[in-house]
Amino acid sequence: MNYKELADMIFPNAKEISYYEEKYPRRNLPEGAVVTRFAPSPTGFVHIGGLYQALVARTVAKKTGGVFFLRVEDTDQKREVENGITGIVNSLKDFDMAPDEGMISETEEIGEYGPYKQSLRKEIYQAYAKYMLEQGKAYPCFETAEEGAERIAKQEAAKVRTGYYGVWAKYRNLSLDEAAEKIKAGVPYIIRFKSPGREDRKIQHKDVIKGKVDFPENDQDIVIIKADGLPTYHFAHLVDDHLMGTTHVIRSDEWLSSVPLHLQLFQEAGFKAPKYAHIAPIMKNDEGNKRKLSKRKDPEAAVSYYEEIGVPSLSVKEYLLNIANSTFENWRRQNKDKSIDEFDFQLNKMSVSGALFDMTKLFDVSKIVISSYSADEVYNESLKWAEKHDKELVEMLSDKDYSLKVLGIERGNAKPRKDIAKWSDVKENIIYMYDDKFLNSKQEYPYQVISDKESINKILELYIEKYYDENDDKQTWFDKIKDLAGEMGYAREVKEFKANPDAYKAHVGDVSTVLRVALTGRTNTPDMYEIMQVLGKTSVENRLRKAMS
RNA sequence: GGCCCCUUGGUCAAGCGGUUAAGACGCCGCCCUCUCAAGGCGGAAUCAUGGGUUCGAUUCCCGUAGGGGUCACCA
Repeated sequence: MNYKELADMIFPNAKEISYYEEKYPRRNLPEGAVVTRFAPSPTGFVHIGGLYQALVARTVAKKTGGVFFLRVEDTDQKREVENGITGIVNSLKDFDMAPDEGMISETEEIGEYGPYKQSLRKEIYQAYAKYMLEQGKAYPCFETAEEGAERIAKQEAAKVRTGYYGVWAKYRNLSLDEAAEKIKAGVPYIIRFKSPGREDRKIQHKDVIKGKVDFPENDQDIVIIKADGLPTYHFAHLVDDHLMGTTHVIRSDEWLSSVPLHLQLFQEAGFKAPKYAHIAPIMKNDEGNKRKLSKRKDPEAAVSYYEEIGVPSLSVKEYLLNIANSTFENWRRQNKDKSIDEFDFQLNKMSVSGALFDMTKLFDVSKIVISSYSADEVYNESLKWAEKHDKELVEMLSDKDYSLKVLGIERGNAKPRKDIAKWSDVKENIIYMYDDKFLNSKQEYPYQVISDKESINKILELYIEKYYDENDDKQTWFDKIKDLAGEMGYAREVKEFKANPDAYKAHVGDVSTVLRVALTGRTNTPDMYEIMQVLGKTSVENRLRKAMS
């Protein structure tokens, strides 16, 4: 019995790897093009950290004229979730990050290097496992679960590293004949990699993000094919990223310690290893402790959370880019109109340690993003959001012409308002502008300096009867409020009042506040002239009369 | 516990042997102003710690502490 015979016995039907090597030729891409991937398990759930990785991977691929693909890693059938792929595909689409290749629905895919769903690649993995077997770089292992547990217990008791290596690798040196006999006898087995490594030797890895990292060599004979015939992550990574031509593996930090293994796997298989870029995870401060954003504990860990509260996907991406490359913020300020695709992203400028997620900063970024939207865009996006999450807002927005005017207040000019961070802010911001909400409800009037009923009513009455003219331009409009203040014996100018505070009871600003409160029920609003223009004569008068009664 | 990584204000962070240690968010104050948002100006606030190396360390080396990751037939 030789290696070849044993390999044939284990995988009698597997093809030669040359078949696959020819079927999936080298990609024909421009010099320097980077091929990256997003490779989640099909749980349907996209973690903000996953989106972060995908964004980085896609940005780098786009920038270099390369390829970004989506591969579904479903070799662990226990993890399978119904319609899990759909959730991921849709999330990427929501963020305008659809892949160039890979899964595009539960069952469909695009691209020449598929299948892009690992469970469909079983025969490919077996062909490569057979190839390893033939060269004596892998072997069948008959260790049972009980034996394994026992082994680990002994290792722990002896205070040595746990794992399948060295003297603990019981089946590593089993003769080929013995192995063949066991297989014939139907003893269950899995396939392990035969590691040539030694723990007392160091390897040096140059990570694109982390820089130089030293490790002991890998000496673990890790499992490559499980009892169910599917590969482990490590082996699938080797085979897939080799065949799919991945040039840069961009993945989460937690994989860093697998690098010695992966490098060794590529080395032993005789394939060119990709470059690795390990991204620090996004963290959260939990009572003084830094920890990863948790799917279970933190709603903000789910990408869907931002859609729910109405943060535009662009805001999330800009915030993430901010964390990824701190130069992004400056670039953005200087290039307000450019697409984020034009930003010169640098993988190696990414931070080596995990950033705390800062919701306040996200909202600030989002306010700037939304401030650049036209009234039309704000209308469309908030309506889209409201249809899913807020019936009352839909109702308000149903009067489109009017709503456009409302949303257009102090928008589209050089200094647009920055008061909306998320679509769920919109209702609160504009609700008082709708007569059926405002006039038909009991209204609180939080008057400030001028608060006695008599003065207030007099101001309102004078304003309606004598001063208000909806056709006034802004200057005239305000001059009239000054006149009104004068007629009431208040200071016409705030400066005048400040210079001589004892001479007056109040000033024009206080009169304005009376009008503002009467009109809107609020002390703080956007520009009152614009508000009155949008409201129109009838509504203005109705509102002032209501306030008088 | 072994191995690996990390540590600049409350947060994100520039910095790569000599700097008044950028900038952003947040906070505080002032200005502008009919109020608010914004904007302008200003302010408080940082190199975890102990040793080296050096004429000189935030920067280089070693230790300590703290944080994180990893040690599966999960990814």
